[in-house]
Amino acid sequence: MMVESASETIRTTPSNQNGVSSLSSQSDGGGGREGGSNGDVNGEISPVDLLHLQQQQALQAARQFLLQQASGLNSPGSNEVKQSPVQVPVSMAMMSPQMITPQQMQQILSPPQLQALLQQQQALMLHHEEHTGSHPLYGHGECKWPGCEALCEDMGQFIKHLNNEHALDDRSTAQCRVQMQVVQQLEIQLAKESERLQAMMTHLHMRPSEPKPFNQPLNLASSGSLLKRDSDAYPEGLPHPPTSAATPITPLRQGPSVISSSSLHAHSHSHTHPVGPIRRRNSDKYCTPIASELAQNCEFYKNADVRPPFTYASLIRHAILESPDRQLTLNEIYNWFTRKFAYFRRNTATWKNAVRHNLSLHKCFVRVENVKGAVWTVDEVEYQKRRPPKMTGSPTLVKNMISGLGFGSLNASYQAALAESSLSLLNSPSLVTPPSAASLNMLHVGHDDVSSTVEQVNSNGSCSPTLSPQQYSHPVHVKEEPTEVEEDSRPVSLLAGVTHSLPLPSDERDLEEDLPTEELE
DNA sequence: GAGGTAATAAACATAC
DNA sequence: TGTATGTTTATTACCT
Repeated sequence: MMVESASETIRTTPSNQNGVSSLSSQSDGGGGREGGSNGDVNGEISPVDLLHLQQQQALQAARQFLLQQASGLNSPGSNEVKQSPVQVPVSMAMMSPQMITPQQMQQILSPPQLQALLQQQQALMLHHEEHTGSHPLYGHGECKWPGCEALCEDMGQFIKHLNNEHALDDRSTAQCRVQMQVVQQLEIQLAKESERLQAMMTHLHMRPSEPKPFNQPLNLASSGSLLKRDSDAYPEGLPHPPTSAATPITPLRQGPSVISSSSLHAHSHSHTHPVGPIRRRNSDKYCTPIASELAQNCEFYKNADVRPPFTYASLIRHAILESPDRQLTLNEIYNWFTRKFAYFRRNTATWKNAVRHNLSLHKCFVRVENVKGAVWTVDEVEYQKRRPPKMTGSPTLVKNMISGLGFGSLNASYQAALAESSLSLLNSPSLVTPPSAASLNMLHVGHDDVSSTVEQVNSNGSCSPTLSPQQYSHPVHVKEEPTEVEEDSRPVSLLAGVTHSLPLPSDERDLEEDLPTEELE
């Protein structure tokens, strides 16, 4: 099992979002035929790099072509123009890549021009890369032409193959157009993500003088843990932008933002522990808001063989709470797992056993007999109680955990989201009270309860801290699971009190993870 | 290193 | 008898 888990750790590295993975596989430089999910684990050029390169080449060629056309108009006596309408100096390839878009290129160029462009680019590529022994359409003995993957032993054979199979014809032209469309979509997506990133960074880069109640109570800013990690490398104190537009490689390796966290986490372990099961501990737990993560990457998890960065318990709970009646049979839980996660469509014996094990082990899961037979429900109080009791209010612990939240890690976007959520919560007059030593001392009472109330706040769509966690569980007849009074006797009012007095981001995971399940889809 | 938590595996019991 | 379901124990790994 260990070996299998290790291999899964590698596979956990997601490829890409929004259907890019399939594209990446076409130009995969080293990820084999599994959708390019392996990325550049060994420092190879990633598929995105190759794609980017191809994109740049196409753009450059188009620019060259257009410029050539223009120069031809302006300088009819130019020798180069006379030689060929599409032959251009290679030095022009250094032009700014933003001068023309693939869309513009398609609009501007007629099919014959596109063919000419293709021919020109091919000639250029053959000429400059035959010497270097490399070609963006050739890698690992395969032709990387979209949809080809023909095996070529060497560059010469590849060149021959390229000339024979991908000669200038309608098909190649059409494929080129498709590739342009792909690039165009990627650019649109990149622009959107860049804009979002910019907004997030702008938000996070608020000056200390600006109102930011999120930081004040715990003095997080002074601890420096929230941002310091990356401020070393990024002098402005901004979190390292993992999905920066300047680093197109990142999305491929990263995939869903939270996955990135866990993947990175797993990778970090895999460096030292090449084999072994994926163990998801606090760094994962506190970094993975399950509701928002699933909401954002629902399709990704459905299709990608990526292990979700959540515990079985949290997944089971989410499945149950997501159901209309907030109760599921074991089989329905199974179905939810397989429906939501491609990862759970295999190794069924393993994870199903784990599901059953978790259902039985955790008191938060209550077996109930109803008309459907045996169903499982969630006892929210128990669920909150079972959370790690390590948060004792120690500034060091708090700092470390918040530091572990990853403002320096790849899931910075989620930290921003968490911060936003915290801010909106804290900005609610009904919830915010001035922090006090007493309130801080109450941290140990139940940081999870904070999230519990947060969840209720969100689930109601309004800031109503009076809803008790118990209300998450349906009033059903419990056949088994006698209550342990000494453990269940924690007064709800105390929980609410903690929440009120602790605008604490200590459990942002819960804050997000416990978002109303309605947000899931 | 201790203690807690989670993942995994497995044995066993029970019901259908 | 086989399968699904449920419980329990043990081991291992990670984290604080």
